[in-house]
Amino acid sequence: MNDRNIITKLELLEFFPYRLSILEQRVSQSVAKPYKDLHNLSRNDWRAMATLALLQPITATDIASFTKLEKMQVSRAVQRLKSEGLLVSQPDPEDKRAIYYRLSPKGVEIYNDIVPKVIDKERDILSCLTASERSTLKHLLDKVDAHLADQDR
Amino acid sequence: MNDRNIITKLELLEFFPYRLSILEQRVSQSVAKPYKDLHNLSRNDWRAMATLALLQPITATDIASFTKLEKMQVSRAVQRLKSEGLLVSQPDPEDKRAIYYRLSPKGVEIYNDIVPKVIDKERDILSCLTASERSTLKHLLDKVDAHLADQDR
DNA sequence: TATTGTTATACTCTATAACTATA
DNA sequence: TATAGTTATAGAGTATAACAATA
Repeated sequence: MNDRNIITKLELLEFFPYRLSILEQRVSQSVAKPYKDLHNLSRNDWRAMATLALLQPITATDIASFTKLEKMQVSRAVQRLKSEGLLVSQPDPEDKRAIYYRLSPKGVEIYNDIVPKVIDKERDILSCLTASERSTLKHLLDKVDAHLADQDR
Repeated sequence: MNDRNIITKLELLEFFPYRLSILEQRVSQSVAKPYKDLHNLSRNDWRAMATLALLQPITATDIASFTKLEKMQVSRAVQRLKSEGLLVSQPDPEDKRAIYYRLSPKGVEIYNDIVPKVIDKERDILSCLTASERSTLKHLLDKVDAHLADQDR
């Protein structure tokens, strides 16, 4: 036995979690430009914003459950967005603990600037695949994701 | 036009970078247990270690280029591993700036403990796919990854 | 008692760059 | 001048938990 008794070598470059992580970093870096470089928003800020746009009016708790972020991460993202004037709050008259949020006109404007750019990025990233390959990839990732989400419970 | 003039909504749940990121987090969390929870190694520590096992003896610069980590990240990972006695250094007699590293016997022991466990995790994660689906997935991810790696240059 | 949301704290990670020793 | 590697520093992100207000 050589290499001072290493029993089995892990082929990092073939190892799914490693490949996935490298790919995710590349994709994430490429898609972050429109919100990070152009509007100085963190990934959490952007996710909260994208969730707001889809589901507003919405509370911090619901943003957290939708984005899979922790409640303090959402709390801070919301504070940052609010301090930049990108969202407005609207207390729930029935439950005084809860606060509903909406994008402000400025928030909508920035969202409208970001969305077509990140969609372009996504198109670029997937442009090396055929339509059928894209749909296969999506299906397989969903399957693995659902499998892992099951285990979380 | 409703929702205060949002032009196009981004369907986050269908958006490839978002799905990929959520999946990567789940996979990474699941596979980290053997090195993080059992041996208190960070992801960078573990990557440096896995690279050492494959390519030792190897310098910090070569670990960086293989793992795509920054040189200071490698520098710190190597320092942590060294302080735990998991690797040994071996100065290059020909270039006094360079230091070659190898896993120590203790490093090999820990590596041997981690590897079968992370391989099990990988098997669990991919167990929801058929062999043919796994190979398709790998092929598609490689294709996208290569496409993005091209753009980096 | 449980829930919504904020705050505190300590820790880790990251990014940028300056620095040393050697080539 | 360039390279191998370390150190400094500031900012961002993370994890755990305590906390206030309300239910």
